[in-house]
Amino acid sequence: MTPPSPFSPAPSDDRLPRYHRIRDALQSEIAAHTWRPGQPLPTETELAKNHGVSIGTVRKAVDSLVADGVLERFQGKGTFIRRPDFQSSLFRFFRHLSVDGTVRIPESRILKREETTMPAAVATAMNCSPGAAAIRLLRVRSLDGKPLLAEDIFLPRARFAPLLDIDPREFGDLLYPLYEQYCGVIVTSARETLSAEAATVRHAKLLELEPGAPVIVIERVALGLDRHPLEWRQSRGSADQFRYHVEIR
Amino acid sequence: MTPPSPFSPAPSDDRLPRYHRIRDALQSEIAAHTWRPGQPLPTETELAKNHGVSIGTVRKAVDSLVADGVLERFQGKGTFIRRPDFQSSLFRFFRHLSVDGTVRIPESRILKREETTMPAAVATAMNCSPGAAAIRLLRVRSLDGKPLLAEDIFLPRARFAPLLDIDPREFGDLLYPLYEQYCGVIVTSARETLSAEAATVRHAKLLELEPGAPVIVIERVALGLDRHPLEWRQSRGSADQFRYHVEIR
DNA sequence: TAGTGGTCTAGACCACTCC
DNA sequence: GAGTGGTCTAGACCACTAA
Repeated sequence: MTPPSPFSPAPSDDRLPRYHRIRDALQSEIAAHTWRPGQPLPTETELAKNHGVSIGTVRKAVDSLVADGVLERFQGKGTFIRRPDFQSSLFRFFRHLSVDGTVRIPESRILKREETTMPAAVATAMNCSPGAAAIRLLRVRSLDGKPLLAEDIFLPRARFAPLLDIDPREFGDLLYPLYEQYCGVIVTSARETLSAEAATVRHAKLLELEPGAPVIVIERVALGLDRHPLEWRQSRGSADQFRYHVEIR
Repeated sequence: MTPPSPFSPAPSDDRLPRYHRIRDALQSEIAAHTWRPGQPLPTETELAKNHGVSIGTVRKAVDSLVADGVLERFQGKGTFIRRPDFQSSLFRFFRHLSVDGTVRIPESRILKREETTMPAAVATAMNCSPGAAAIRLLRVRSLDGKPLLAEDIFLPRARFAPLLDIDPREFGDLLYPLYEQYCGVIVTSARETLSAEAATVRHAKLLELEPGAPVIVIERVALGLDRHPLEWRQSRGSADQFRYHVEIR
């Protein structure tokens, strides 16, 4: 079995509509970093010429990428790769972290990085085979020295191997920019399931709580552009002061 | 101040692009129940003729309504009003209610219906003036006789006055279909904020828990087609067995 | 076979940005 | 003023549905 590479151009079926094939083509160019964020894509007229279609067809392709949050258009300026802002998208759920309303990114400390295999439950959630090679990260995120979240993260080894070559102390406070930079992997959406439990001794220690104190568990499967699972993550934090905000539909 | 009627045609600014004005026009016709769910809208060619635009412009208007889940298109058949399925959209968050994975709608019992005014906190969330006329509902939702959720609901009186004429015992188990039927109001999206607290004596009694037991609080602002707040709701349930699932982005 | 939506063209003019 | 995306036209042909 060949491991899927994020850089291999999508084979884009010829039977697909043209605008769809153009979308796929643009998407692989984006994944290959043909255009850097901040630089504009070729103009729509140019793209139309390059792909041998009319401008309306190119617009439809770009429309769908804009709808998915991959591109941004500005009238009179151009079309740009969207800098995913982790503040507003996946991150705003932790607004509770800031009492004054400002968004603060908690410091991150990797406690452990190991090569292991996918546990059955994780494999099911990620739609991969149980026992597949995996990278596991354990980390604690804190604000002003106070631990807020204890996280247990599983990544498929095939896609995330480059992470094994970096010192975990240099991972920084956010993982998704790291994934993008070193593994060419972009997280665009996620599924989350919240539940509550009493803190185990281990988690109580990590979070500096009493064992048995109420804890919120957030289980997240992060998805890429193609809606395929990239990361499985379980975060635990004190139920006290907990706030989780979400827009539906 | 004239109370906004859900049936008054939107004034649709002339400076707006045509496809946007057509979208607005279609939307008010839908709100006025011009077409019943299950019956097709006029064909795109017809709509184009009616509005004096080309077919591409009509398509753009319909596109956006389809994207918002208001319409459904079927090639070769036509375009239809989408029957909102409360099971899958706003309701799936309560999947935890079903142990076996099947979706079950809890029974609903209205404990109280009163005419009151919007408390300051609710008014802020709903973007209306504090002290505005309101209808308040208190209800308990249970499964197999066991209380699961205690709910406190505020509705703007202007839009929901028809509810005052119905016996609360005949409200049924779901409110959103009721809103649609009696008030011509369609809930299409929502904002939710989750938090945790210890059960008060009152809530403990309603939920048959010990006072002080951990409770999850879900605060929801439900929005209509035009993204304006329609309903404010606070639901409380035992943190035990709690599961909340959501897709992000 | 007739009618529907799905895709696509090859332009046009407008609104906006930047120089 | 030159160049960008935003809107719009007036058609065309294709894929699918239903009688």
